[in-house]
Amino acid sequence: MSRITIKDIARIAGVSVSTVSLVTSNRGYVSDSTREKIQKVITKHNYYPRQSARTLASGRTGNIGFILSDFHFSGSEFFYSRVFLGAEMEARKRDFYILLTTVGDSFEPPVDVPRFLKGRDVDAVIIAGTVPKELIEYLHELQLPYVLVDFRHPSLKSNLVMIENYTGAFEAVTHLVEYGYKRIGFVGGSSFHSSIKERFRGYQAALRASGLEKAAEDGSFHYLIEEEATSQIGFDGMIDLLDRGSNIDSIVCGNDTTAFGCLQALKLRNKNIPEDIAVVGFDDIVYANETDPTLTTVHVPKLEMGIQAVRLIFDLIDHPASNLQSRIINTELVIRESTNGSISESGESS
Amino acid sequence: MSRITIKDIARIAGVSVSTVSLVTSNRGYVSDSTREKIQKVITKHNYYPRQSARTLASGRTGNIGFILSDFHFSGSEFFYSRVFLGAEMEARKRDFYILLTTVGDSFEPPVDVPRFLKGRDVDAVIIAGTVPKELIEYLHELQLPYVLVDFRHPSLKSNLVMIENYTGAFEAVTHLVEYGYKRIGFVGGSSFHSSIKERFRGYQAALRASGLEKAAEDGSFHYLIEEEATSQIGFDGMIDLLDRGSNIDSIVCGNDTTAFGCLQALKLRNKNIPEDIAVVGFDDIVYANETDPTLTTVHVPKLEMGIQAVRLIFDLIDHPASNLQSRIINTELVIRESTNGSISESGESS
DNA sequence: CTGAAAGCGCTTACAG
DNA sequence: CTGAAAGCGCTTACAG
Repeated sequence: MSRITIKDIARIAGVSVSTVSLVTSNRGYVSDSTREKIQKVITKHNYYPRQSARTLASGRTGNIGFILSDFHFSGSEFFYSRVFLGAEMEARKRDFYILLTTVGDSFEPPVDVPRFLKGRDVDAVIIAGTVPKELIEYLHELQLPYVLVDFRHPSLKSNLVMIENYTGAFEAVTHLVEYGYKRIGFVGGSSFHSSIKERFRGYQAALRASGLEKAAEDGSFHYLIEEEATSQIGFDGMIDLLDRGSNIDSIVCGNDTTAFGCLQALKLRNKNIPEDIAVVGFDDIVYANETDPTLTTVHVPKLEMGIQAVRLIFDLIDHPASNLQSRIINTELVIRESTNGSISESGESS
Repeated sequence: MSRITIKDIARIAGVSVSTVSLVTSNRGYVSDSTREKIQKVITKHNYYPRQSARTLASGRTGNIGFILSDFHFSGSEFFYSRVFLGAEMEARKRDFYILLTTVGDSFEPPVDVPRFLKGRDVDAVIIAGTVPKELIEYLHELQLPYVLVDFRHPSLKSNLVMIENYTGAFEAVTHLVEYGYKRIGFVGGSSFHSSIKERFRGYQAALRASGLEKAAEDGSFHYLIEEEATSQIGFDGMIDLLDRGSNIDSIVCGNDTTAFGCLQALKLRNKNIPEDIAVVGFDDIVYANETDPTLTTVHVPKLEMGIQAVRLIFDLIDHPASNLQSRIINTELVIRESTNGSISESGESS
């Protein structure tokens, strides 16, 4: 019982193979009556074209590559797996598959080249988060459409889907200022990641805008380290800031994971949150609403990032000559207990 | 600049296309000298066969489908995304791609059939976690090799990768008994999920084995609900058990997410953990080590589950006639603060 | 151990 | 608007 092919459909419908192809691929002109007749046969026999044959004949694969660093996938899965989910949902609308792969810290062709690039098994590539810049350069030279999500190469012009990191952090600080906090610190890991950098800049700008130059400029308010943004860093950073005597009354964190470490450190030191020290995260991953106290944070619509990345990819595929694009995803401050003691406790989960 | 093909390699190496194919696919007999000569040309020109051509010619796709419920992917991503990662790592070893897709709560062919099944774009399928049983039945009829991970169809015989749910829960209870707890409750959502059911059975068996029949049999010690295992369920269940006056001194939870809800409820009711009530989770997701107190739980090696699933798939592909297999993954109890007050607080993260 | 040739199931100019 | 035919880049019996 071999599977039904386009030939069978053509024979049964009494038309040529070419015409069936025109119908299944939804291109070219086919009379309504012919189209209908063919469509009926296709539905009846549950025909579905083989992707491999299409790819071989057309040169288009119908696949999008999705590259993530090992760390992001196994560590920060809470963030990027949702970006991936959004991408997957959007890709499905046009019958594209997403091929996921991870890359390590270093990138040396040809060994580290993702297999779907070697085999040219994708029409375009999405890169999410931090990756070695050599990989981006490699992609660039490949002439394959690609978009960077939540990351940028310092010198290369690329299609981008970015978060309003600057504005998000700005609003976080403004919120603290409105609540009367004045000695606002910053803890962040992985400051080589462009997003964290932007957040720090937004933080500084907001402080200056509020006349709090001291916190903005004084290094004793900041703990920045060139490592992945783990909760360990938040813990270490918080302890460090407390011990350095900058006497902060609140803290903005590079992301939620870092903020979790801050919460732990504050509990260890018997600080009340938010009375002694208020805490703000960034990302709004699921667990931000499960900590004790729950975490005020900057919400990032992760699904939307994946969706926009795929839409941008489709744009590039459909219009190869189009200009570079940047799509900026808005953030939204979510106020919870870690900055607002008056929010009543509840068992609600997201 | 069109890409290099097998023909080019053959021409340059001075051999036939067939021989090159024998080398790239690593099958059949080729003399060492010929093989070496061809390999050199391949390396020099960075040749990599096109998957689509291979698939079309051979009938093998080199892809494995991975099906996950929408809920599991977007909600319990902490668990199954690691299973996926393990599968991806293992698949890569044999140059297979994994095509991920999600399915909803209901399954009605042909609309809900994953596209990679319609298009026969996969050689085998992994199903992780709960899915509609109609989907499993559909796969069964398709004659496509498949393995179920952490789930089973009530009546269908399938290849399985399962967790030691029963034993894991048994050990969790035994641990509590050893620490002197006697009135041990159970909170679990989604008891239609076979894993949670097994855990409950292991819990009951351990109680009986310890002479604690009362807790095992008495419904006032249990909160079981036919819903997805969210933290909300843990919260509601804990409150319910406290109010029902079964006077429990400890609780075993269907999974970690549920346990997080229990922790919240206990805090709301000003119970000390573990002095008043000890809490044990199941799964050991990353955040089990970030809660306050950190969560004692049954560690499940998630990467290993994905790896074993793919190895089982390869077995099925290589030996189509092989018998059904079940691979059982061992668990390990991880003792943290929620059952052991003496563990010192620290900022360590996993 | 190696080569010639058919064939996998589509798409795509090109005619008509 | 529709059809005949070439061709995409491999694998696979089949000979030798």
